[in-house]
Amino acid sequence: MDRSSSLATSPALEKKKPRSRIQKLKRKAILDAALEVFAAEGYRGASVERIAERAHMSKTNLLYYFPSKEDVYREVLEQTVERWLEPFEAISPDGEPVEELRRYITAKLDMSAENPEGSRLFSNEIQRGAPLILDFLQTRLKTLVDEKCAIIRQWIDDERIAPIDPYHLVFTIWATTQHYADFEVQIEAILGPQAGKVGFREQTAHAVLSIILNGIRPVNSNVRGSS
Amino acid sequence: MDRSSSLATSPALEKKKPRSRIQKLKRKAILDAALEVFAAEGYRGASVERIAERAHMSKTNLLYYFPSKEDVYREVLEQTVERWLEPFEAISPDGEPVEELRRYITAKLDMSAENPEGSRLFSNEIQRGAPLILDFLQTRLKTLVDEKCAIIRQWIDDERIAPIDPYHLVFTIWATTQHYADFEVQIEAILGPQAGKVGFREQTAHAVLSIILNGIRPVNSNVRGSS
DNA sequence: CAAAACCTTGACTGGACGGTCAAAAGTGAG
DNA sequence: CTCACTTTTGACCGTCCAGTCAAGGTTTTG
Repeated sequence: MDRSSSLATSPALEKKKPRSRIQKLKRKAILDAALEVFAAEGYRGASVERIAERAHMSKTNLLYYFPSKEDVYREVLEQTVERWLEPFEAISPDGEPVEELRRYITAKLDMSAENPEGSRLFSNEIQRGAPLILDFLQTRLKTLVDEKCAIIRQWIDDERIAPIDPYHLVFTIWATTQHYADFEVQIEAILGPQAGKVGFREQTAHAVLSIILNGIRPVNSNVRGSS
Repeated sequence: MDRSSSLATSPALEKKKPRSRIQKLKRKAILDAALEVFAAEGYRGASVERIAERAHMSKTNLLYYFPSKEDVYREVLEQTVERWLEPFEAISPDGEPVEELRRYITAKLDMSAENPEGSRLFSNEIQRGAPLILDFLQTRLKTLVDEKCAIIRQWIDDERIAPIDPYHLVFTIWATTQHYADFEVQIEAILGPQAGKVGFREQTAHAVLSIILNGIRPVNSNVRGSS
């Protein structure tokens, strides 16, 4: 009842899940391999063969555990999204605004650094037009974002942060944090080898936090938008 | 000598270009169609057939004008990147820092709104590991970014903007501006139909500019990064 | 040990797709 | 009209790939 399917399209046939020990192991191996391959090659570019290879089994064997390529994809995407949402859900109306946002941004930057594949997988899905998670975006995600934006709105009304459209603030945070995973290649090309170095994550976090958190500080002398 | 190939890998065979009137027309039709299809489906997902269809010609006919799918892709990518760079190149050391950046950000946001396909095409290329433009990123783009970052560094030294790593500032700008094109589907899913409305672009620009420009204002009471 | 259930595999099918080819259709100069 | 040329087309090839199938191997369980 727990791991069922939050992105499910066909809630009809609930497959029973008396997963044997070996099934759990193999399914996990497949999902791990799938994440890497899908993230690197995209949905179309990834082949079942490649995933199977990376999971140390034959293609036929993989298809014994999952009915189709799309099913593998759906499940790995679902896991990723779930994990991605956690720190966002954790934003609390009771905390200190800047502190809450700092924690969220930091968490997302960490995730991008530690699990760039997940970020790229999601990114890819969206760029294809979100064929599998559009419904999820319009329902559960929208609700969640609305909820968190209401909190931010309240902070603004209380003059605890600058009056910036909460939705755009969220988008800005998503944009920057995702960027470091999705455009890793470009960043490395420009910064050279230093990009992988130890201090880099801290440096990145510092810069991003400086810009965004400074950008929402409650100030009197506010920068006006163009018009 | 002009439209040759800035991303070229094989500078060897320079094809002569006494393009007839009809050739120019057809090639343009193909490139326009290709941009749309590649942006929507990705390189692997796009088929020559689909591109030809959208350009109102047969697949064979398309392949008469371009030797291969990759050649079409390369050319459309090249055009896109070229266009993308212009406003960045325009950043001048002589202008007022905040004004220069405002202009750049605004220009990029406009491009994202008017030509999201270009943004998605580029994004897709990077996420595949930049197979065709890695070299370009490491050479020409890197040089250009280094150059512009030196300008920003100077602004910082002159205390005209806050001391934020120029590279990360550039990445943040790229991230946010690209986001509105690349994640359009997600944004629309969350904001509902209002996302397409008239005021939306201005609203977006205002919010993004507020955050980033405020974030780099030269202030005494600076927000410190986590550590 | 033996039957049943579960797991694994190689060979195969059908469809999509990039690209070739040779021949037809159009175009224009003399 | 004729000849050389460019453009357009349908038929075709080889390859890749998701998914099926039937048969054999391995575990589990009584």
